[in-house]
Amino acid sequence: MTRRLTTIKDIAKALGISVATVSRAMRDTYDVSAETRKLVLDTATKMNYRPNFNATGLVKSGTHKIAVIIPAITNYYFSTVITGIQEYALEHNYQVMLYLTNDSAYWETKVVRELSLSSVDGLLACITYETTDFSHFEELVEVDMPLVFFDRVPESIKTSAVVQDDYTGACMATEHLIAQGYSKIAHLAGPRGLNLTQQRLRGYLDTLKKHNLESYGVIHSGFSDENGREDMVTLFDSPLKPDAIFSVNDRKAFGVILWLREHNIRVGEEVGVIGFTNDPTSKIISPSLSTIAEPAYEIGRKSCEVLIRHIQKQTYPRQEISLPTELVVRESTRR
Amino acid sequence: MTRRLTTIKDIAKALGISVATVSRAMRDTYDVSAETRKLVLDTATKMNYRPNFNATGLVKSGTHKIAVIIPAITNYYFSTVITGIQEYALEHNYQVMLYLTNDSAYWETKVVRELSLSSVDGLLACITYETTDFSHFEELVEVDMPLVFFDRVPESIKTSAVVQDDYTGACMATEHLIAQGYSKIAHLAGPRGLNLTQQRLRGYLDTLKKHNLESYGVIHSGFSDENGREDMVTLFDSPLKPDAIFSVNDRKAFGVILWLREHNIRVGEEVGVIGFTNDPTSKIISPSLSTIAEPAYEIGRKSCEVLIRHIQKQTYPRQEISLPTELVVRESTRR
DNA sequence: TCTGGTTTCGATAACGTTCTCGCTACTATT
DNA sequence: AATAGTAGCGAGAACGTTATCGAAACCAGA
Repeated sequence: MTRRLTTIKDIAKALGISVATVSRAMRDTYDVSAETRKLVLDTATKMNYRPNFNATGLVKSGTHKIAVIIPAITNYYFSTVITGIQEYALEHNYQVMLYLTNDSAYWETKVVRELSLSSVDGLLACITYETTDFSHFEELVEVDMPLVFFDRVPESIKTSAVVQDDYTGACMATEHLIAQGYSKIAHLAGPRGLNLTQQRLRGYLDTLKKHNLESYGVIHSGFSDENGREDMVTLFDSPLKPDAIFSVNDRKAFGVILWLREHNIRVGEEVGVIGFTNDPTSKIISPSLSTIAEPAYEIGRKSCEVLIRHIQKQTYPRQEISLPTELVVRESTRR
Repeated sequence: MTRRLTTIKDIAKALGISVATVSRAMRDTYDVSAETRKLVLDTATKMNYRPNFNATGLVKSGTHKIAVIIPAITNYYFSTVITGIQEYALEHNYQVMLYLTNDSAYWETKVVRELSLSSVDGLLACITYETTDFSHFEELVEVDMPLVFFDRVPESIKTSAVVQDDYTGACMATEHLIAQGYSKIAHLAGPRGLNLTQQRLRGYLDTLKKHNLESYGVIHSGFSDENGREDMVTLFDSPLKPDAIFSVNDRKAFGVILWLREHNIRVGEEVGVIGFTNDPTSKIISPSLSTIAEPAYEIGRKSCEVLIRHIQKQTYPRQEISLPTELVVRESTRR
């Protein structure tokens, strides 16, 4: 009825030795003879022994678990980041606990607050675009819980962070549009307050200024393709119609392309479109979408690496890592 | 230096009562007066107390954690299933540990074998398409570890399973093609051995037979769009060219559509294409892809529900649940 | 033979909870 | 007034592991 697992005690009893010896034999070989060690290991596998992490965690106050808190995983970027996190974690014998906030600040605070501090060694977080109050995270740093943010990072709270180079990426996108001969460029920005929307907006504006160009509109909204469509309506409702769109991300750019197609406006020739992410769908959509490729997988691995270093050494200094992006030219910016 | 969390003992000392009373006050109100209970709860929040799951897990041999083992999360179906799992789990106070196998049987066995049995209450698994030896899962059922499979289930091992109705879905897809006037239908199947490729293949073949039609080819390969392209090459290399393609999934169908477009074959009019999944990209690709919609989110929720029932009642009978699919007609099957 | 130093092991106390008793004090019943 | 019952609480064991300390056994050197 109740699952009865073999414990270290059972092995000790079976071999007629003490639990202490078994425990020692299990991990490092010091203080235990080679033969008893082998004996213990053999009977352990024979009895199908699995260590009880609750017990080890209790005494060594360190579970080998990290929590990942992320708005969603149903898009290319996030799911790829998680994949990177997961792989690095598993390679280093850490296990990943997944928490989805669904971009709701309520759920985020709830999850973080209820998270049993004793059940994870550290936290990897990407905030929702609603979050403005970060006290739930601040409580964590107060008790010295290792915490690193990725992609979306709150500026007020001083911990390590791993992001892509949003500013330079935005500059590259805008430069590319200008180089292709577009001059009336609008920007579909992300939700206000997010570091990444600010950086990408700044890159866009700075590049325009550098070339003495005026902005043809900046609209803040969400990340979905539906948001892209909606923004196009308001954008093309004005007398000053842009001849190019720089979208804060690919999904929104998909909406832009679909809208343009529906209105028989030739994408590329008449209106150029560039996104940000390099979602696989950008190759599939027609015309294919030019974009700024984000190193999502590497961001996952790197942020996990930084977190584990923080866990293993309290003195590991705070990191602010920015990974390079890359321009990918496709049909949507070809005249 | 070492994170020192407030324990139940600290609260007891602060209030001058015993740990037992604090422990009781923490959970249910029985055997403790309302006022002490309130007192305990207040000082608990005041001292920022968080329960130590290692300790509770140790004594009650039950962590509130479930493990999810899945080939990947970088596609619509899997990421949506995980979302469903995650939401149901969180609603019922269970936490999710994520393990990615990357469709490698080696990693799958490794992960399952190294999984500390004591650190999770149950397992939710979707096998890789490589897995043929299921002994690592059988070892789990031997020690009565609750285990339920979803989507891809091994037939040899008798546990609960939650899937979409692959057979009926394939019938619907084939019926639809026939109703649209296509008669030379080929099937791009999934990897051999997987239950879902068998079911979808069987649905396709049975429906053809029902209408006295011949198969215009069945090719087994992987799930990617690249696989779809490759299969089209071999398919159109033969003298018997099909006029419709039923793909085992959407991603592969995307490859088919791209290939057809590149070869100037009009999708829909000349060659009909239907997929399986209802990936959001199927709306974005042009022409848009007809498909069989899978209830991915519900599969996640349902399989999690079944697992938790198994965890909470050992006598809960084995379930084999099959959720309905739905035909979604778009441009790729319109003549 | 005695001393001192290894090597190998065992007893036992932790870790933070929950659980099983049992004890007190109060209330209700006769 | 005596007894039974109950509400509220505390003492201590248990969960499976690691860490600390010390004991035995052996060996070498004197």
